Formats: sequence, structure tokens, C-alpha cells
Amino acid sequence: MPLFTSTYTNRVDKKGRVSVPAPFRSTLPDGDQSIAVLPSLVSKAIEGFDYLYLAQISERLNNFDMLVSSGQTQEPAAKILSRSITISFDGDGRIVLPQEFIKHAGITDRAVFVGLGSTFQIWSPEEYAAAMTEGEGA
Amino acid sequence: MPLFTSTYTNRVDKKGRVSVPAPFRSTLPDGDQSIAVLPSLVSKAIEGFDYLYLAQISERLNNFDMLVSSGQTQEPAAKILSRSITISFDGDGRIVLPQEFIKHAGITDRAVFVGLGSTFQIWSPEEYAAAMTEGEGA
DNA sequence: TATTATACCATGTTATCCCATAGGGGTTTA
DNA sequence: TAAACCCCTATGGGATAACATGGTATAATA
Repeated sequence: MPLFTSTYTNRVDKKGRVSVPAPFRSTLPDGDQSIAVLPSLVSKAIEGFDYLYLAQISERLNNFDMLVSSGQTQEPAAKILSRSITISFDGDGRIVLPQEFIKHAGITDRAVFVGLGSTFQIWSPEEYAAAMTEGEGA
Repeated sequence: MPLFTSTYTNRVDKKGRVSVPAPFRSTLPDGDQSIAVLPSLVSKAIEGFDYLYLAQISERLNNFDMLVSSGQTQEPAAKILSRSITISFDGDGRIVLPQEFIKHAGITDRAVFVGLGSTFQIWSPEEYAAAMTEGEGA
């Protein structure tokens, strides 16, 4: 099971490429060359995790119920699964995030990777700083 | 479970390397070659523990909740995970602390390792002396 | 064919590995 | 008893590898 920790700020080049921090890559299961990402449902960030975590989320959905009753696609787990994509690294450990994701997170030329244990987040430096300041009083 | 005791002052060389006291190393679980560290949330010190403790903290954090409800990134567990790094020793039992950590603790050329049972702290000699004097009246 | 995406290569910086030295403690040995 | 020895530890330096990052070339797409 991966353990994403620490915070890294990496550069996004003009082609949209950004290095996934090496410690994040090396915590992935046996030679896994990809991660899953989706725009956060609750913040201006991108959520990320290994693809096995997606399988765990899938287990939360009772798929039989989904087949026989309407409205189930609004379940949080369903929202996550339907919005997630899997991206592979290039040979140098870089990914290209979809424009739509970039836009959602407000990322321009830098991306902050925040380790949260079994998941991580990707923020723009500005939005991340703002989010951290916001929650201080709580 | 590791038991860190006593206090050791070691040299920080110009490359930023510092030996982890041998007694600290030998109390780590079976041949564990790394420790986890983070800038203290409450003092000018660096907190340290064996990295398995990080995994325990990670389990405490329900990442699914984090994906569907805001504010979860302000959880203490999230703060710890996002600030912690795991560092391996080199062949001689030395680690290199990140610049940001060094700065937080005000460390220059010497580091004080303070055993506190299941965790330990790393201080600059000056800050440590000051903190000790402060707490005297209490 | 124009445009975008993917794979491949090149570079500077930083961190990691490996070797060498010195000092201290304890133990063995003459 | 005193000296010699050995091992562990801390510390320094130089060589090597890894990483992030930028660029170029090739393949795919519309």
C-alpha cells in the first residue's frame, strides 16, 4: 500500500508536463507506471492515488443496486469513478494533466504535490497557500 | 517498538549530513534503514520517529471522507502526513535534512538528538538550551 | 498537411554511494 | 599492570547516480 508523504513543488513546462515527485513514484505498487487523478469534488485541487485505490472505491458501490434503481450515479463513489482518469508517466516520470483538470485547479506554471497517506493532491501554489491560511483558525 | 533515550549532539557537515546516534538506529525495527521526520507544529524543533508510525497515522485518516467533504485537509493527521518525509541512512548511518527543516529548527553546524521514548526531537544547541531554560519554572 | 501528443535525448544540479581517517572503549595479551 | 589490539562510531572527501527540467525527433490525429 502506497504511502504518499511530504509536499513538493514542481515546474509545469509549456507543454503541460510535470514531474511526479520521485518519492511518490517509488511508493507505487511494483513498477506501476501510472496514477489515477480526478478534479476534487470539494476543493480547487486535483486528487490522485494509485489505481488499486480506485478498486477499493468501487467496492463501496453496490453495483446491483445501481442496475435496478435510478439516481445512483449521484453517489460520491460513483462521481469519483466516473471522473477519474489513469495517466501514465513518460520515461522520465512526467505526466500531462488534462486541460480541464489544470483549469479546475488554477494551475499555471507550478504544481504542488501534497502527500496525504494513501492519496495525494495537486494544487496551484496560490490556491494551496490560500487553502492553508483559510483553515488555520479551525 | 523503538525506545529512544538520552541526548546526543552531532556535527552537521557542509553537505548537511549528520549521523543519527547509533543507539537510536539500533532501536529501530529489524534492520530498518530509515526514519520519518517533520518540522514540529509547536516548537522550533524537528520531530522524528520510525516510519511505521506514519503508516499508522495514515490509517487513521479516512481518505474517502477527504475526497467527498471539505476541511479534511486541516485534520492533524493530514498536516503531519503532508509535512513528513522518510529519510534513509547512508551506509554510515547519516541522514541529510531538507533545507526547510534545517531552517525551521535554526540548525547550523550542530544538531542535538533528544530521545523521548517512542519519538525523538532534533534541535539546534542554542534553541534547545533556550527551550530548557524556559521550561525551568514550570 | 497542420497540429497535437508521445517518445527520446541532453544538461545542470542535487543527493547518494563508497572509501578513508581519527578517536574512544573495552578486551586481550605479554 | 600496562601496553597493544580491535571494533564501533563519528566525520570528512571525492566519485557516482538520480532527479527535475528543457529541448528535439518521431508518431498519431483530425
